[in-house]
Parts: sequence; C-alpha cells; structure tokens
Amino acid sequence: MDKKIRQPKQDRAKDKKKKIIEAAYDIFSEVGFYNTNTTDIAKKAGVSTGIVYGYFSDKRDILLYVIDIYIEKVSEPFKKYVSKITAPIDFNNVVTDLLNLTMETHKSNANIHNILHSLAVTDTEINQKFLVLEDNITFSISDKLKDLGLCADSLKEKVHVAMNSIQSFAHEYVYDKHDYIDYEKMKSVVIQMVVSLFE
Amino acid sequence: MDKKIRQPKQDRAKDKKKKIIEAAYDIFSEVGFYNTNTTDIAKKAGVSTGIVYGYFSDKRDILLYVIDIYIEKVSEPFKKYVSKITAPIDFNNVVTDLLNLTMETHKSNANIHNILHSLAVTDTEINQKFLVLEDNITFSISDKLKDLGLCADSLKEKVHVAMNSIQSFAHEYVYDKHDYIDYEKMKSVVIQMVVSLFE
Amino acid sequence: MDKKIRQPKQDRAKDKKKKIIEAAYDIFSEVGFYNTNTTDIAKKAGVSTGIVYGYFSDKRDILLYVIDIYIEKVSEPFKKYVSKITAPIDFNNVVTDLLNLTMETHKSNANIHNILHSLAVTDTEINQKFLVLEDNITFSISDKLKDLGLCADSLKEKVHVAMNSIQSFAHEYVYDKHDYIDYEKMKSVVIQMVVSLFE
Amino acid sequence: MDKKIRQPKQDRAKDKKKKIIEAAYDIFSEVGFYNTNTTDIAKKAGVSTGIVYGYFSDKRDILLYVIDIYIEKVSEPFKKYVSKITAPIDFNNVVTDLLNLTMETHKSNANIHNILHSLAVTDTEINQKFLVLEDNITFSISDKLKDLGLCADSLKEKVHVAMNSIQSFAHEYVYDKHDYIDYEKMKSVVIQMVVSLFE
DNA sequence: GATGAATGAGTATTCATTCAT
DNA sequence: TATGAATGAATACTCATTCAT
Repeated sequence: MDKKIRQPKQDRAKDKKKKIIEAAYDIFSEVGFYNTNTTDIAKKAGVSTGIVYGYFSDKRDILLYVIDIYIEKVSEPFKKYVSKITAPIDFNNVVTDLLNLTMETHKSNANIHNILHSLAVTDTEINQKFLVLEDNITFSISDKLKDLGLCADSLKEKVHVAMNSIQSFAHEYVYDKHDYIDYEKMKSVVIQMVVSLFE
Repeated sequence: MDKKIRQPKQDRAKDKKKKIIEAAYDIFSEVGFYNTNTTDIAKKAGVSTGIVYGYFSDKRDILLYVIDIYIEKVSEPFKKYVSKITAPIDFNNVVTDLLNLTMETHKSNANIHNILHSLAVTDTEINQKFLVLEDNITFSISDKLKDLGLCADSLKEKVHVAMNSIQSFAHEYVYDKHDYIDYEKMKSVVIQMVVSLFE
Repeated sequence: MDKKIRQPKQDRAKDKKKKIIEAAYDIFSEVGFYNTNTTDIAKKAGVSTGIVYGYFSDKRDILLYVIDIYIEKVSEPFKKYVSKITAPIDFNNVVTDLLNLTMETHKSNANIHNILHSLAVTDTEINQKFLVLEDNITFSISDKLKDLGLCADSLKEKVHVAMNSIQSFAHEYVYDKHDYIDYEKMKSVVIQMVVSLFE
Repeated sequence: MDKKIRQPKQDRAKDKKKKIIEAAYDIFSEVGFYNTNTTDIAKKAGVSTGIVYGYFSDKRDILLYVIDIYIEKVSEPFKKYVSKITAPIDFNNVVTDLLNLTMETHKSNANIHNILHSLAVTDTEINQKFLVLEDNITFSISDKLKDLGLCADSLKEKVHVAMNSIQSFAHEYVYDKHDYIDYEKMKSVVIQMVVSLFE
C-alpha cells in the first residue's frame, strides 16, 4: 500500500537512479513512451527490472523524471545565457544568440520534445511541468529586460511570442526540412521579426 | 496473405467506415492512440470488433485515416478563406482572419494535433502527411500573394514563418492559459508581428 | 435449431456442392484443415461464404465430404483392378500392379492422406471412415483370392499386411526421398517380400 | 526485435521448461496442436501463460521441442536394443524383439505420432526432423548388421522396408483394431515376412 | 436460393509489476 | 539492496457462423 520508494542518499543509488532515467530518456526519445518497455530500460541502464521499481513507483514515474531532465537540459543553457545579458541590449545579437541556443538544444532533443508534449495532452501533471517551464522562461527574460531598463507595453506577451517564434523555428529547422525553404533566409526572417517586437 | 480490405462503395459501407474513423478520432483525441483499444473504437462506432478489420488492415491503418480527416478539417476552412482573398491586400485583416480561423480549428482539434504529431516522430508515413499539409498551406498562400502582385523577397520563408507564428499562438491560446498572460494583448502582438513581415 | 441442410436435387446445386468440396480438398491438401478458412474455400469454389452453410452444417462437415472424396479417389482404381484379376494368379504381377497403382494415387493425394489421418486421431467419425476403407480393401482382395481358389492360412491377415507394406512404400516413395535409398531397389525388395507372403 | 528466450541453466528452470514441454506433449497428443491453446498448456504445466514465452519463442517453438521429446522417446529404447545385438544374429528373435519394442513405444505415443506427422506436411522443419529420425534408425541397424558380418544386397533398402513394416504393424495394432483381424496371427505374418528379407 | 457484410467469441502474445531468493 | 523469473491482465486480430438484403 504505502510503497517505499527509495530515497537514494548514497551516491551509488543516486547513480543508478540517474542511469535509469537516462536510459529511459534515450529510448523514449527514439521510439516513444509506449513502445518502450521497462525491460529495455533496465537493460540499457545496466540494472535489473526489479530494482527499477525500487527507485520508481511505476513506468510513468520514470517518465516524470525524464521530463525533469528534459526541462533541465532545455532551460539550463538558457538561464545561463540570460543571466549574462547586460545593458545596453543589442536585440539583434540577443535574439540571434537565443535562436542559436534553442536550435542547439533542439538538435539533440527534438524527438523527445514532441513525444513528451503529446503525453501532456492526457496527463495534467506532465502538462503542468511544461507550463512551469514556459513560465520560467518568460519570466526570466522579461524580468531581465525590466532590470535592464526596458519598459515596453505588453512585455510578457511579447517575450512569450518571441520565444514561441524561436522555438517554432528551431523545431522546424531540426525536423521538417521542406526542401523549398531556404533555412538561412528563414532564420533571418525570424530574427528580424522577433527583433521588431522590441524596437 | 492478400487480406481483403473492403473498398466501401455503397453508401452504407462508406458510412460505417466513416463512423469508425470518427469514433477513433474522438477517442484518440481524448486518450491518445496507445490508450485506445479496438474494442472501444468499435463500441463507440456502434459496430463489432470484427468488421473494423473488414475496413482497415490494422489499428495503425485507422490512424492513417484519422490523420487524413484531421488534415482535411484543418485545411478545408483555410483553403476556402485563402481562395477568397482579393487585391488590394489588407494584411492586417488577412492576418487577423487567419489567426481567428486557426484558433477556431484548433479549439476542437488541439489534442489530436499534439497526439498525431508525436506519432509522426516514430512513423515516417505519418510524418510525411504532415509535411505535405504544411507544404500545401505555405504554397497556397504564397501563390495567392504572388497572384495578387506581391513581390517580396523570401516570400515562402516569410509565409512559413507567419503560419508558424499563427499556429503557435492558436495552440498556446487553446491550451496553455498561463494566467499572467493577457491573451488579447498577445493576439495583437502576434498580428502586428506577422503583418510586419509583409509591410 | 433444426437447420436445414440443403439436399441438392437440382444439378446446379449438386455442382456447387461438389465445387466446394473440391476446393476444400485442394486447400486442405496444401495447408491443412486448420490453416484453411471458409472464406478461402468459398472463394476458390467461386461461391459466397454464406451458401457454404447452405450445403454444409459446419466446417467439419465439409471435411467429412472431403474424406469421402479422398476415399473414393483412393479406392476406385483399386476396386477396378481387383475386379479384373483372374486365375491363375501371378502374384508377382499382381503385387507389382497394386504397388504401381497405389504409388499413382499417392502421388496426388499424399499430403491430404497425412492430414486426414491426423484428424482421425481426435475425431472418431473420421477414424471410422478410414477403418471402413481399410476393411473394404482387405475384404475385396481376400474375397477375390478366395474366389480364385487361394486357400491360405491367415488370409485376411496376410492381405492386410501386404497392403500395409504397399501403402507404406508408396508413401515413402512420394514423400521422404532419403537420398541414400535407391528407390527402385527398394521397390523390388517390397514386391518380393509381399509376394513371399502368398507363395 | 531480439527476444530473449531463457536458456535454462539452473535446474529449476530446466524443470519448468520440461514441464511445459510435457504438458504440451500430453495435450497435443489428446486433442492436436490446433485445438490446444497456450493457456491450457500453461495451466497443465502449473505455470503462468507469460512464462511460457520466457522459455519458448512461440507456440510452434513448443511443438518443436515436443517433437524432439517424441523422437527421443521413440528412438532411445531402440538404440539401446540395437547396440546389444551380437553375432550370430537370430533374425527371428531380433525382428520379434524390435516389433515388441515398437509396439511398446507406440502404445503411449500413437496419437502424437499421427498428429506430428501431419504437421510435417506443411512445415519443412518438422518434416526434416522426422527424416533425420528415420535416417538414424536405418543407419544404426544397417551399420550394426554390417559390423556383425552380414553382407546383403540392398541392405539399407531392406532395413528400411523392414522398419516400415514393423512400424506399420505397430501402428495398426495400437489403433485400428479391425475386429476380423487376429492380431496375434498378423504379428506372426509380419515377423516371418520381415525375417524373409534377411535369410 | 445466394450474397457478403457483420458478428463476437476465441487466442497468441506482450509487458508492467511483483516476489522468492 | 538487487536479481530476473514469474505473474496474469490486457489487447490486436482472426474466423466460423449468421443474417439482412
């Protein structure tokens, strides 16, 4: 009834838990949540199937941790960059940098991005995690901009829209590869468009 | 070996096939492809499980048809609108209309949108269908604009970016409901931003 | 409850029933009873699945008729030959002829022979049919021999053994093809052995 | 993709695999392969349905092992006897012994014999197993006879024919029970006939 | 009679989860 | 802790049989 989920205090246990999460991350990313079975996760993590349930209450629980890792991977470089922005803001540079950054993280996480987001559709807890992620991003930027003296109307909305555009392009860039699109041109278009929001 | 999939020529058969697809559409939309079983689809469609395999080769085959329906639902109102655009183009109006249109279709199809897109990650045939959809949208608009005398640089790229932004907003609007966002303001921001691409 | 199995009096109906039996015969022969479905039988017979149940009570009922056909195919040329044996009996000739005859019928019926016999294992009615077949063969020969003046001890037993040996060789010949066996030599061995029973 | 079939090294696992095979053996023997379902096999073996697939790749895989058991059961006493034959050969004794032996093994394996043989019709791997079995029997005897100084023409052919006759009688004896046949008389006839091949 | 669409019980197989060791 | 064998509920799909037309 009150199953005890191991709180791994010892390093070895922490390592093992991490390994499982990472194995799950990789396999989910490749074939999706529903095409992955716990045996495969355990095998890839180099542990037994049984112990997986020592660290996680069920398969979905692993997923929740995978999402946390994903969110960390996606937001970490982002936070770092934002924290370093200084006045005066050269929006062209900033937007370009953010775009490149997003493209970079997307390159290695595009699949899982889609997979996780679709799971959010039917799982409110997952959905919540993504909302928080977006909130954090929006706030960290808009706060920073305010700090640096920018006093725009509808600032949060603009930041949100800007980030959506950037995400959207990064996604497109990694994935779709419509052959009639010149992606370098498209990149310029996006940057210019986003910059226009703030100038 | 050569399983016979009924090609429903008679109206009753067509109806039945359609009913199954629609039942699947609804259930996939609610709980996702993997959490839906064929029995549920059949039950909701008001048919037996057996006959489902008279009309579809397997569960994924139903999915393929669901995608087609989705694509039709999404593109039909769109095509209709685009065909009616006339010179001189008032970009503010056009973008606003497209945004409203997209929001409308998203309202009833947002869930399945995410679900289907995530399946595209691991299924090239599905992915292909979405690429074609996007191609069609981009081309139909950029062709129309050319017809109406617009001679912009990077036209296809701009159209693509514009549509991404619109989609992105519509999706956000239907789903996320960050409470610190004023969505009406955000809508204006998006419209203005998209319009700026063409003026 | 009291399903009416059509007693086909009209020729067309008889034809149709025969066609179904023959179709079943062929498919059973190729892939066995359990790997054959009624749809395939109907298709091969050029009739609808529904009408199959107009002529037969169920799938096993078709099988019963198939067995009858098989038995007829196997015994007909045999009966014909036996009826023509005249005194004085040249056992060498008779055995050779019977062997050739059996090989001939086996050539086109070896598969179904095995398939039907295995069904006899779990179906007494089928088993009964084969017993009767063997009885008939044994009696027809032993009666003939008696008629022609042969007064051997254990005649029925000898005839039975003789026929078993002949069947066995025919089966072997058609099927097994052990490459280290010279089947022409083996044939002589069998003939000589069987003849020895009666001389 | 690469399903793991347990290679049971520990005794308990070996036992369990054996139990499943034996359960399958018994049920196949009673009602045939196609009338047996995995649930029944598991139940009879006292295991869960799931674990059956831990030991076997699929239902047919169980069958393959059943055949191996059958072949072992059939050939083991045979090999043992043949190895003990010494010169000078009393053919009457040897044939009688072989006949009794074959009757003995047939008594408990007659059903499965037929069932397995009919599956060989549509499955080459199974067919191959039986060919090898027959080869082994023929060779072991003919080699033995040669070793003991017998120099007959067409030795392999004779041995093959002899064994066929013995098999055939044993089968008949166990199964058919034509009431007009005196099986003891028939047995003498067979023995004499077979002996005649070698003297 | 004849059709073939429809039924729904039946079955092989998978897989999250448990548990004896 | 850790293992991986074992469980058994769940599910896609088939097919003998029925029945509306």
